[in-house]
Amino acid sequence: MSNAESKNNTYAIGELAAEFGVTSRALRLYEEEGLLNPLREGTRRIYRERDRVRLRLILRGKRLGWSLSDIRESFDLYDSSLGEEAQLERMLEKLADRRQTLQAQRRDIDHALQDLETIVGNCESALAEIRHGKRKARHG
Amino acid sequence: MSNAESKNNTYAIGELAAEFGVTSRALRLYEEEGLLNPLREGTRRIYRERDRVRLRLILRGKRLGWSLSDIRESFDLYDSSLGEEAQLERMLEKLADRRQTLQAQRRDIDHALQDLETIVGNCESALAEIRHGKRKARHG
DNA sequence: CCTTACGTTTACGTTAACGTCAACTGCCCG
DNA sequence: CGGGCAGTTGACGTTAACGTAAACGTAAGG
Repeated sequence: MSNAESKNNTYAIGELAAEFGVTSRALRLYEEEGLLNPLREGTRRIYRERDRVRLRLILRGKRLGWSLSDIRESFDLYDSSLGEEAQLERMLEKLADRRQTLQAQRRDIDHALQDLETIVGNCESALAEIRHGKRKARHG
Repeated sequence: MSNAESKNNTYAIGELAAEFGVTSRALRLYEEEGLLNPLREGTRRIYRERDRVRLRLILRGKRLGWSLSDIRESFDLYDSSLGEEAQLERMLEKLADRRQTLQAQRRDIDHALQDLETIVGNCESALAEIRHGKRKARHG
């Protein structure tokens, strides 16, 4: 009753590539690297929702500056959230590391945004002076 | 009275590299790319506070996945926050773009952190069950 | 049947960001 | 004065993440 409801759409390589603004070459590379696992119809690749989700995650990872192997590692973490005690503990450590990294990255972003706002401020006041006819320009 | 107070420290290439955990090679590269401008004492590079600040910014940029030319562009923005009207307007546009990018990146990070917390949750409850002696394991 | 479009594998080319190595210099120290 | 250490330039090597091109298969359409 509750299964078989998931979208049954499939995509050719070109379609998926176009949709996400990447090339087919990239999709094949991601597959070689173990990041995507499309079905095959003869020799052709058939991508499904699962692959779309993964691709979205891949691109998010790239926007955050991760390497493909970083991304694969994150998939591995996600996929194998089961295991034995020792393995689960190791995983929790890795997850904690990632959290640290992400939080540090967010702090970096916030600082970058602060710097940026400062520049915007300078820029805008310089513009204002110019447009104001330079009434108060040069030692006002 | 208020000048000449800025730290007058200088650093050799090896010192600065060690302090920031990079190699001398990297510092020379950053210089070639126009990101650093150390003084010269004969042939030797003399780095000052200004260079330290820049290096810090370079490394922050790298943590955010920026390329060296992205970083240089950001320096250019910072350096030339003066100019004529047209140039100031172009700069404001670029700054707006950067802000968009940074904000998008922050959203990506937040999503990644959410995903991560979900995995941590799964992981911890799996661990809890194991440690609980599997009392409720297998169709409890 | 021929073309066109899209797909396949294989393989070599390219760019960024360094690493590594060679050959040389200047300087301090015992 | 002979090392030894840190610095210099120059050049080539390396890795990741694709781009690009060759040579081929296949299904649709006029």
